[in-house]
Amino acid sequence: MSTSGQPQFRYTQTPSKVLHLRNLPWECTEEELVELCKPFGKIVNTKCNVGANHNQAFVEFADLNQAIQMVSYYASSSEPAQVRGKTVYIQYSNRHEIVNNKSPGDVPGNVLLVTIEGVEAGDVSIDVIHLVFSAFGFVHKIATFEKAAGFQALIQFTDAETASSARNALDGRSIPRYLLPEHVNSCSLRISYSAHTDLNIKFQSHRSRDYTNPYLPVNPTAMEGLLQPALGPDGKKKEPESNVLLASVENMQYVVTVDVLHTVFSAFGTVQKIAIFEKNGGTQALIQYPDVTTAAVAKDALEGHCIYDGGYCKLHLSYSRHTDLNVKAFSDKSRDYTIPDSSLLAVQQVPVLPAAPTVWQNSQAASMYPGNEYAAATAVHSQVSAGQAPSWNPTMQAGRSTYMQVPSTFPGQTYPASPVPAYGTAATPVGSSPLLHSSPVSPVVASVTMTQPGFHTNVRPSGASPPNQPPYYGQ
DNA sequence: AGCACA
Repeated sequence: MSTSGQPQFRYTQTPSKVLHLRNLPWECTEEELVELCKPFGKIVNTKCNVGANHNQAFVEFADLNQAIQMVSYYASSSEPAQVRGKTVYIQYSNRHEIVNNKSPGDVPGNVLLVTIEGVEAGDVSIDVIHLVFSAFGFVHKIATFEKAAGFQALIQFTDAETASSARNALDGRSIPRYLLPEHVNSCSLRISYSAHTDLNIKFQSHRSRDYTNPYLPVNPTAMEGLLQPALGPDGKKKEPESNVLLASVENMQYVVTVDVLHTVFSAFGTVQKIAIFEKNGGTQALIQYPDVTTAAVAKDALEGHCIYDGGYCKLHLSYSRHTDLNVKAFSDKSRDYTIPDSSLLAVQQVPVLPAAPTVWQNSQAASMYPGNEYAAATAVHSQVSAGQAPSWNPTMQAGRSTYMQVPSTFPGQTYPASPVPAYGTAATPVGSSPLLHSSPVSPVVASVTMTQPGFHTNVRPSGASPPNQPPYYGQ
C-alpha cells in the first residue's frame, strides 16, 4: 500500500521484517538461507528460488528489529553475506510479509505423504515401502490407504531432516521393478510432506505398521502374512513369514558354499547366520536375517533364480520355522556372522575400516537402483558408506546421500587393493543381476556378461574363479 | 544484481 505507485530506491526503502536476497547460488535451499539469516533472529517464513533465474529469495523474520540487525550488519561488514561462496545482496523487501509461501505439502515435517502412481494398492506391500524408505533412517510408522489420488502411504520418520532426505532422493523416482509384481510396468513416487507429526497406528496389518511398537496387536481382519498362516493368492495356505529363509538348491552342478550364499543373500541386508545341510538327497540352507522384512524381500527377489548361469544351482525359497539359528560360528557348513571378534567374520559388524566383503555388500547396494533411475548415485553412496551396513538394511541410517546425482564411480574402484575373496567374484553377480535385469526370469548370474556402461565395474569380471569352482560364465 | 499468485 504505502509503496505502491512510486519506484523504490534502496536508500529510501523502509525497513521490513521481510528481506529480499539476490545473487544467490542456483537453487539455493531453504536450509542455506536459514543458515545465513538465523544468527540475526527467528525466521518465520522463507521463499526460495524466486525470480527468472531462481536465484533470489525472501526471508521473513519474526521481528522487524531482527531484519534491521541483519541488514545493518552486512551494510557495515567487511565480509559480505555469502552462500556457497557467492556474495548475497540483502535489502528490505517492499512487502511486509511472505504470502502464500508454500503449498501445505511443501512445509517440511517428519511425516511424508507418498503417492505411488501406476499401481494398485495390492501391488506394493508395506514391507517394500518400509524397505525403500528405511534407507534414509528409522521408519517409525507407516499407514497406507487408497484415495482418489491413488495408492498412498504416510511414512513417519524421526525428524524432518530424515524425511526430507528421503523426499529429495525419492520424489519422482520409481520403486525398483524387482520389488514389484511382474505386471507392474511403472510406478513413480510422488512425495510431499504431511501435516501429521505422529501417526496413530492401531494395528499391525497389511496396511499399517508401527515399527516402534512390536507388541501392538495385529488386526485380525486386516492381517495378512503376519505371524499366522494366511491364504496365498492360489487359496492355499501360506507359510508364516520368518526372518529365516529356507533355500533348497536345485540342479546343484557346482558346490554351493557358505560364502557363496553369504554373498548372494547379503545383497538384501545383513546376513546373520547360515547353515547348509543335506535333506532328501538335496542340499538346503537356512539363511537368517535380522528381520522378516529383509527376508521377505530377499525371498521375493531370489526365488527361482540361479546362482550360476545356465540354470545351475537354482534357488527355491520358503520361510523357515526357525527365527534364530543355532550354528557353529565357523565351519564349512555354517557360519555365524554375528560373532564380532573373529577377524574372518567381523566384516559384518560395521568395521572401522572397509573390508572387502563389506565393500562387496555395498556394491550390491549400489546396484539396487539400476539403470537410468538411480544408477550412478547409489554407487557413490556406496563409497561414502563403505564399511557400514548395506543400503537396504532397514537399520541403516546413512542413506541420505544415496540418490544424489553425481558421476558414477564404483566402490570396487575405491579399494583397488582390497583383497576380494574369490568366492565373492563368483557369486556377486547373483545379487546384482535381478536388479540389472528387468526380467525376473533372467538367470541370476547373467549380469556378468552384460556390458551395461557404468555397471561393469560392479561385477568384477576379471576376478579369479574360486578353487574347485567352475567359472561362472561361459561354461 | 533489484521483489513473489503464474
